[in-house]
Amino acid sequence: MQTRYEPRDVESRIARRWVDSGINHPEPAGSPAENFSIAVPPPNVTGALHMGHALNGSIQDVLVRWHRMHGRRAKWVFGTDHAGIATQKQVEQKLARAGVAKEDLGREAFVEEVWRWTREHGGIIQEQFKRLGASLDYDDERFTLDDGYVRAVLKVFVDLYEQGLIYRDHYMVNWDPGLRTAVSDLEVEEREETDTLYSIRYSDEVVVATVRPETMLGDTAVAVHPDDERYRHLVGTAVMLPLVGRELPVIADDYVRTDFGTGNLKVTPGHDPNDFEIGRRHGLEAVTVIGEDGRMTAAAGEFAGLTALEARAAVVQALGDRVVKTEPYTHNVPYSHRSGERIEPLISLQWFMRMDELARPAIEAVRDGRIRIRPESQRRRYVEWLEAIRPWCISRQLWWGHQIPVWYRGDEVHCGLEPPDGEGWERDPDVLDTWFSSALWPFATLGWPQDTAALRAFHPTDVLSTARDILFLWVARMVMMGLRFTGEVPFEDVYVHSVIQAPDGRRMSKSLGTGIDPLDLIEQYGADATRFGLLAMSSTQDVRFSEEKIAQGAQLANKLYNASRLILMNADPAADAPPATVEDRWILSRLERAKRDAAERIEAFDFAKLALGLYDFVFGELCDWYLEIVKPRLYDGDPAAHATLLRVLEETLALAHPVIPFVTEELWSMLPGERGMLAASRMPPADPSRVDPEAEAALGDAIATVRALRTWRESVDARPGLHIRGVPSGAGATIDLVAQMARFEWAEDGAEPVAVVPTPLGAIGVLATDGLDVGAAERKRAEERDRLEREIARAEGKLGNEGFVAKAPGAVVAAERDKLERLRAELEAL
RNA sequence: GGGCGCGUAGCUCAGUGGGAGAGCGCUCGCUUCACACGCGAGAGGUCGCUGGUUCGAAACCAGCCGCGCCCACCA
Repeated sequence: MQTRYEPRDVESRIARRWVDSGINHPEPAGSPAENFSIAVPPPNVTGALHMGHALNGSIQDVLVRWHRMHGRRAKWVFGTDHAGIATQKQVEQKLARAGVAKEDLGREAFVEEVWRWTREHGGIIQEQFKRLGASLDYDDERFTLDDGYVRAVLKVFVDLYEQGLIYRDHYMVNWDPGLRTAVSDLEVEEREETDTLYSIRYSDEVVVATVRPETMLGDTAVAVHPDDERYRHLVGTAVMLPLVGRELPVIADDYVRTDFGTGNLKVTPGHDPNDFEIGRRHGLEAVTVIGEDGRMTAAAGEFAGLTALEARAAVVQALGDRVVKTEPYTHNVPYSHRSGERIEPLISLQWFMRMDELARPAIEAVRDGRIRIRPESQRRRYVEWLEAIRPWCISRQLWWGHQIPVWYRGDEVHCGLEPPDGEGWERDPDVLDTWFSSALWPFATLGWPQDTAALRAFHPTDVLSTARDILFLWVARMVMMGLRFTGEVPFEDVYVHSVIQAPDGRRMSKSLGTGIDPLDLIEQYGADATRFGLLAMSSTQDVRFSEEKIAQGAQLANKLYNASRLILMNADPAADAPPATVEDRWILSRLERAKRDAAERIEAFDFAKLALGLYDFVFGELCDWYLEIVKPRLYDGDPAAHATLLRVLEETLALAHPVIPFVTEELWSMLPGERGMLAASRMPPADPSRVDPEAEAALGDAIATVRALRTWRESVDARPGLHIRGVPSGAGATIDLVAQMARFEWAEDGAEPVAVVPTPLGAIGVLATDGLDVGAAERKRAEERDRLEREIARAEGKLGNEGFVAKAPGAVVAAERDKLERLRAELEAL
């Protein structure tokens, strides 16, 4: 057996065993209450595993493995998302490299091409999740464009249409001129930019200000505030729009601010969301001067055909001295999240979904605790967003996706799961926003709208784990759709995890070149280490990636491996004896606390403490102390030591398995006796009878004593191998293990100590020993006296403070008194 | 403009009312018969600043400085 754990040798073999064993694919039986289920946030079908997947995959896998090991049927639904815009864009780019436009192929051939592409790239992320150790149900994979899933999506559309929640309207939308499609409000990001603010004189009395002079070609009014004395006389009159020659009525509207610019607002209902609203209020015509291609339309007259930006310069030039002022102006500009293009607000015929009626029960479900969102800050975000929700533009001008189930013939409209009978019907060419179909994920993946066994067994799911960037896009919409169509919440806990940033604090992104590939980490450190590191980094707030944490995970795996080697190479598998010594009782008690801590941390979704707590137990208690203390008994064949070691090892492997499944599974297979896979085993139950405060106190003192003696040794430059003769001030159960660990030898009392070391177990006298420099010991004694005197003065000061004695809790004061006494005794001993 | 969060050791982060912590890095020592991805011992911190509450503040409150994120239709 090699002395170092090599994940590469182990992980692929173990991963295959798990998948082949069928444990990831539970029978659809039992009730959702007794089962445990999670629907994975579906990655894009052509995507590759990134840091977010790796972290969230680790989190979910911990939960799935934990609950499976507690005897629950655990189903982690696997699947991918067709990701309309993203996938279509990839294929368009591929075609463009071959000089082909999608229009050349036509819709049907293009969609077939996208299918080919998804089949080609679709299996990648599944293999990557397997490498991470994710125990997803790979045997029951879903895709948001599967036949069954499509039926669910169309049914939802038709039902909502019939219920009047989905409607078609000419309305101002966020138009992405790059992708040539509308996008929803959530797909728009604002960027701060400095542009030029132009003041343009429309008449002697009317001067308007705008950063987009080209839109003036579409002006249909000038507005002033109704209370603005300066312009009251103008209301009801008209001004002539320069360049165009259209008469603009001067209207009064509350929206106008009197303290901005001149207090005259140009109104362009066709190209500004605010102006659109004003236009609706006042019955103004909306003139579209910028088209869906981002170029000026025929309505722009002589400027037709120019891009909006070109038109801006041309309009400014044509206006000549009517431009009375230019000044730099910093404002927010909308950009498309998807393409990075500047959003062009324009009026378009689109499908919308009314959300207020759906939002109310979704708010209620969180308010009354049927859904718990943590952390609390995300719960608030969720509620506040839903309370202010607006209609959702659900149609996209794409080819890849769920085509809207609506057909037109003249003025006739047919919405249904099947095409209408008769000739001459034409189907709406648009597809649905990808998030429309994702919103059905937790139940559509289980077979809804059919009443399937899977749905009865696993819905509602238990946990939804995600990053906060899709809380609105996805999570809130799942709740709304779930409640509307299944009558149940789709999940009970929403855990919003941190975002792992690049080490320099920037966002991890491929385009910035700041991304770190989790597969590289798995390659270098192993999947266990990667999982451990990501979990240890995780938190409820953003954290910077630190490779050291991954390395820490590799050390834990290696440590467990070597500790297991020590035990398995020396312990008698047949040993069967109860704990015999204080250290046996101590390690069992500490293990019990580690088990309790782990359970609490899972319960609290505190994965960082879960991982680091395991590390602390394995290093700080099991290996650094128990294994070192027990070694002589291990080598001597002490049955109690052997039995305790095997018991502790077995339970530690089980406890650590959800976090570091590979190494624990591998070591489990080396334990004596016939046993199945650890992944399919039961978590050792809590055993409160093992908690032993006396043993913990005794070992706590012993450990502190060993440390004091070691520190003393270092301070006098004693050789590490030198066994120093000493005299303890008393005999306790731990005094011999103290000698062993500190390399002391207890001598008969009587000789005069050359030095005294104060410890929690009393003063320990040091006798003259060959190779020990007593002069150094003497200097050390003086330093120690200084330290004790300082601490005593501090404690005395505190206890001399009347306020402290009178107002602090009794236990705190008593503890301070005890400490003072102990310090005085130590000083006395010196 | 509104809201949320953060500022603790060189780095990444725990700690949220009673003696400043972890991992990594650094220094010194160790071929201790599981592990040098190891073992042992150390150095290193006016806990962003200023006030306040309290017997006691890194923690609670207020203000300020710095950083980040989210939401928002003001030309």
